[in-house]
Amino acid sequence: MDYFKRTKIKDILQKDIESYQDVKVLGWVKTKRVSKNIAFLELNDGSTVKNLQIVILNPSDFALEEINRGASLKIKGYLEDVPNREQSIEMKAEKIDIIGTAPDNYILQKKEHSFEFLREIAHLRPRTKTFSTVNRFRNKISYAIHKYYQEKGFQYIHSPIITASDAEGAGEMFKVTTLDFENLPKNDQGEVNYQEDFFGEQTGLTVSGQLEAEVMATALGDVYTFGPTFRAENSNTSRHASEFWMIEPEMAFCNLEEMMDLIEDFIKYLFEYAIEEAEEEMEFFDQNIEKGRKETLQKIINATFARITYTEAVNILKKADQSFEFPVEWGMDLQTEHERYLTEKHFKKPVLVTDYPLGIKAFYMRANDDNQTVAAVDCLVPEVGEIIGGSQREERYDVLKKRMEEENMNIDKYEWFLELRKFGTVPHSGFGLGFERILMYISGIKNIRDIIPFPRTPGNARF
RNA sequence: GUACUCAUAGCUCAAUUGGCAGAGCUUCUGACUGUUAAUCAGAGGGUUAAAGGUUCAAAUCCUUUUGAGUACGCCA
Repeated sequence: MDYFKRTKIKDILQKDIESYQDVKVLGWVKTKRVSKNIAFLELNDGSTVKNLQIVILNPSDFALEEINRGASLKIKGYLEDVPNREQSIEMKAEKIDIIGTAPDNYILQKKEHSFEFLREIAHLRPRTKTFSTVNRFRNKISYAIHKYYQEKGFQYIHSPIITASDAEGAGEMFKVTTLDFENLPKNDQGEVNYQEDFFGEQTGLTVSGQLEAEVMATALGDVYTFGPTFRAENSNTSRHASEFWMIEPEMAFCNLEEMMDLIEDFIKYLFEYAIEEAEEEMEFFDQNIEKGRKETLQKIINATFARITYTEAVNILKKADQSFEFPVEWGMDLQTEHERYLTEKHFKKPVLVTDYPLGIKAFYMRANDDNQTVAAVDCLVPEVGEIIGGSQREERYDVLKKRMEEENMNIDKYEWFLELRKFGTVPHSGFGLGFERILMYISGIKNIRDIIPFPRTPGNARF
């Protein structure tokens, strides 16, 4: 079989090969340079951003006019070291099979395209250098996430995609239903009767796997989820997507302070992994996306994250020698401009802000002794903003129930969640890390639509 | 959802502010070359996003629609 006998271009370029003779490669043509007595092709197979140069010493023997940029080829030949050229190894072609031709209206040109244009051709953009690099990078960091938690003894759990519980405060849900919109069943009050729906109640796509992660943490100890998350918010920003991937660790017997140590360690681990294990990708980002990205990451690895309370943050902002569009008052949520000031101007590094006012945070966050604040933490980073939101959870049955009643929640629906606090309750903590946001931060890519292969944003679900 | 900005050749952009729609790249043809975003010469390519209005004259001004970008809100 050709598939298993071919050699990956990455291995060839690293000279990780058994023989220089009878080598077979499969890939796509990036450029073609033809003259009477010699021709060159550059072939890419997705294993690396680099191309393999194919040398054709007798161009008239090959149907080169049919081989255009974008065509897929199978090439047999032998390899040769070429010490004094741009590439150190290249392939002399002996046999070329055209698997698929590419007409001359192939839209990807041999030049730079704008990110906005490439978003409109999401089916072809993975073939560009930037996006193939982004996707290889995404793969490597996904692996790093599993590696980190597995090595720490966390268990990977699968929280449901379809859920009846709205993790309050996390955002609007997409509805999941099999009801006939043209003929909705109504109850006596004239409202839609969800009892007749598929699940017998109103359901939606998950906005967070946290509640289920808490269930699993109270059985398995340390767990994490890593999966898609959906928010139906009409958000139009460079850092929001309607479908994104989130990592949610949940740890039994863990308090806020201990979790913050994990957050800092985890983020630094990912940075180090990127620099060491995704060398090619980081080099590409450093050269083509943001100069100095690697150095910035290295500085953060060596730095200690700032840790302040919300109250301290408010005091810093009040003393700031800068005017803000929105006022800073204790009890109000921090605005993006405030967060940016803290992380970009004041500390110039990631900041962990804790102990937010009770009134602006979700019901499940543990109330502090002052009864004014909760044991919450947000991790802010320059440029991207909030990449982590987490908290120690309220483990006291009565306190949680009272809080839920105050928020007019349907206690019956969350009885199972409350029962975790009834039987062998433990202090526990967890957080959510936006996968795309950490990828953006490490790579320097400025728009979330360019770090996920098929972005879903309001008005856009093509491809 | 709100505010602002933008939409001109396949792509990236000009058009001296209301006065003959143009360049580079891509593509095609030819020449030449161990080339490497090859090079050189030539050719092709347009309902200026759509609809309407003002004007002797609109890519340019006005209205509406559509799409995009940025900022904000919501959050990860």
